Amino acid sequence: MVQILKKERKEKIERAALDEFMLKGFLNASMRKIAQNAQISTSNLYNYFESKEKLFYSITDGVYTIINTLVKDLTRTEREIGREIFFEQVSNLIAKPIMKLIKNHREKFLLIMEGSQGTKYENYQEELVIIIEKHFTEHFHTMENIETQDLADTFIFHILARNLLEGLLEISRHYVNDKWVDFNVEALMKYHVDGMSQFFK
Amino acid sequence: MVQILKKERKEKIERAALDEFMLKGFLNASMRKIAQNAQISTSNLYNYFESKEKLFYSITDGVYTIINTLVKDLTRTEREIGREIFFEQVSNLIAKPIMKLIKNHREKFLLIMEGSQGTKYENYQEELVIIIEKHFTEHFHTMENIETQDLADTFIFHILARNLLEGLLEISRHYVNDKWVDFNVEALMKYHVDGMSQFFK
Amino acid sequence: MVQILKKERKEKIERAALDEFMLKGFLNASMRKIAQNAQISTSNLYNYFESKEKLFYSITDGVYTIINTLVKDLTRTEREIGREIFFEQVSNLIAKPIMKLIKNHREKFLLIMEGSQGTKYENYQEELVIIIEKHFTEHFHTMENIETQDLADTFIFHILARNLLEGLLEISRHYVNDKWVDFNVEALMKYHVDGMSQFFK
Amino acid sequence: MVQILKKERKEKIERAALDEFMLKGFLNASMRKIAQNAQISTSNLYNYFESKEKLFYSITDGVYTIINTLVKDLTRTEREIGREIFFEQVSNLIAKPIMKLIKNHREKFLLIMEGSQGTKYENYQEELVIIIEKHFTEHFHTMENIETQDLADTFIFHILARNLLEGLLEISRHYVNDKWVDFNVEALMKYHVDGMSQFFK
DNA sequence: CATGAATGAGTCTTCATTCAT
DNA sequence: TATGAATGAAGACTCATTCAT
Repeated sequence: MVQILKKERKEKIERAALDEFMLKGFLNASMRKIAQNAQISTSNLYNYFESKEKLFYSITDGVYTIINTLVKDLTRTEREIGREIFFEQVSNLIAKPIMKLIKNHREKFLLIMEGSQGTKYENYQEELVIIIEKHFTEHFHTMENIETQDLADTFIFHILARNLLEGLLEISRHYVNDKWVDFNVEALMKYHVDGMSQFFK
Repeated sequence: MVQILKKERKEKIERAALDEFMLKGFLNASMRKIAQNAQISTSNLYNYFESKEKLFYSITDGVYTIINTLVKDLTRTEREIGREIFFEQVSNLIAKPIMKLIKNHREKFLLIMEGSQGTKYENYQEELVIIIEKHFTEHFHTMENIETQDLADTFIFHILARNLLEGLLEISRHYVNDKWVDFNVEALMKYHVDGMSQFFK
Repeated sequence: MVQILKKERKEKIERAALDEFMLKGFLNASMRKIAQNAQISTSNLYNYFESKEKLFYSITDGVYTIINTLVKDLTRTEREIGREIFFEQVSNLIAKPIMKLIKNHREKFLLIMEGSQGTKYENYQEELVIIIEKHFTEHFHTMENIETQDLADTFIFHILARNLLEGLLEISRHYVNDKWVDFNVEALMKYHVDGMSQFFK
Repeated sequence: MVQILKKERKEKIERAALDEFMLKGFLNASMRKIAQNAQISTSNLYNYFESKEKLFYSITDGVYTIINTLVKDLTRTEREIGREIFFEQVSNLIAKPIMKLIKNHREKFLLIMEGSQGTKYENYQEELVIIIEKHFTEHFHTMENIETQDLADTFIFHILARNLLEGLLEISRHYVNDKWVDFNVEALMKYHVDGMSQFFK
């Protein structure tokens, strides 16, 4: 009974914190306001979370792990699938986990990506872009295409990587419903996959 | 003592302010730190700029006007050029002014787009995205293509509009040299122009 | 350590605040000095009262309500009593509540009247003067006396209204003891009642 | 030429200062705003007046002297005129100089009386009240009237003294024209002279 | 005479955090 | 577990005044 109450309260705090963090970002979020919205005293808040940072990580770490795992899975997947089947399998093997992430965790995904200034995640967006970029360039390095080899050193892949991520964030920001997410993630990925395929005559 | 000329000192302040604003954003920028970095007392700072807001606008207003003019010019240009020649003229009429903006004012451009929360520019990025999106959809509405008509109402154009802008921001963020800017802006615009042309069989 | 009870400390703050407000007026009162005089840190002061204004109103609102009620009661009373008995009943029905106000709340009465510049009470003194003036002129309008009718439009009633209020403030300022208050309020009111009766030959 | 310019500028400063002091009082008046309203730099203001206090006294000292002289004259006058002719001569010997003061110097008179907190005049209003009170009581001490002797120790004379002064201030505050001043000062003084005469059966 | 530059002390207020109860 | 009390540091900004030019 008491245990359950505690758990509920903790969740209430986390809900209030998520709202505040998303509204103001980590740096401008106020512990006082979080406590108020969770209907507890500010000092009691510190019985549940020992600092603003810990509270932030308590909220975001789970989704951070999910994203991280997803990225690693994609990397592994990509290595396993050969070049020929790439375009066909993209949808199933890559797009689906991303859709799932957005459908289930879009708020925290956005928070990590956009509201984490002042935390250890503040550069994570850029890191992800670089990882994605690496996928692009590595993939093109496997091609025997001169033009592609040149392109591989080009900043355009960095931009496209950011575009892909930014597109996913934009979908998360304007979430309508699950079906809408599926449609737009697919459209976005198809756009970039097709777009990049033009680099091969 | 050593009376530093007013103009030099004012520029020193603006330099320190630009650095601080870019690092922390308008809201989290500290007048105290700006003063410290400009090596003057906080109260003296207020002899040069009467408030944090005025200081911010003093730095950004010029570039804001440039961007605004550029956007209006592009809109007018687009109306004047016919559909057929559109793709060919994109480079000269649209890409060039953008390159110039980035080459000359990338820092302030980024500041207006990314660090302006709390100022009158805080929604400007979104406004620009919507303007660009409108260009895309209007353009496609002039086509007699059923598939396109359907797409015109789709969120994908919103994403692509944001991608275009975000790509320009990314180029600004990672500025290498002027030639590099020219190359990448052109590549980015070509990518999206070609990419969208696929929507017409 | 020695944990002083909340109520005692709050009262200590209010005492310090009342002193400071009376000495300097709302506008020039310093939260820092109030905190110092209450022997707490300035920031702790804000745990008890969320702003200078709130602190001021916490001190004055009660007495403001008392004054307001008193004024309304007097207005009602005056309408009920007829003209002939007016002068005789003044003492009991009007003077007594005023004496009570001064005996119990002279400091806050003075603060509202004299030290409230910058608060919502800053015009209250003038409002009261006008209310009193209206009582005077209305009363004289009920008389069938030509000379009086002329006087009713005269500024002298405004002065006398202010004099009455100012007399009460002076009694409050120089408070000696309760009996002294009774004596002087009565003398003051008698003086003005008799004085004004001379306007009727 | 230069001399004339200087004089004009000094007068312009004093005009701006009077406005600011009357609006905000000495303590809250801003040297910066005075300089702005006088259209000179703040630092140049200090070439004309070496401090806020000196500026205040430069404006008020003249009128302070006038008031002081007036009070001394009245005291002398009162001693010279006998008891019997007192009431008749009040108008000519006492009221007239007061009217003149209000007609010529009402603003500075009000400033000294009401806006001088923080200066050496901050208690002058109370001092004047006490002087006037003394006149009243001394006058009544010359009477051979038992009841009066008792009254002489009473606070009512203090109140009436303040009422008289406050009435003059109220006339100054609401100044309409010179004739209006004459009428109301006379009415006010008559009211109190008559009123006090009632203390002698 | 005129002024821009400079400053230290002050204004109210918010902050994340700690601690005794 | 819960909370009122406490604080030092920091936030933007204003102030009267001084000084070099």
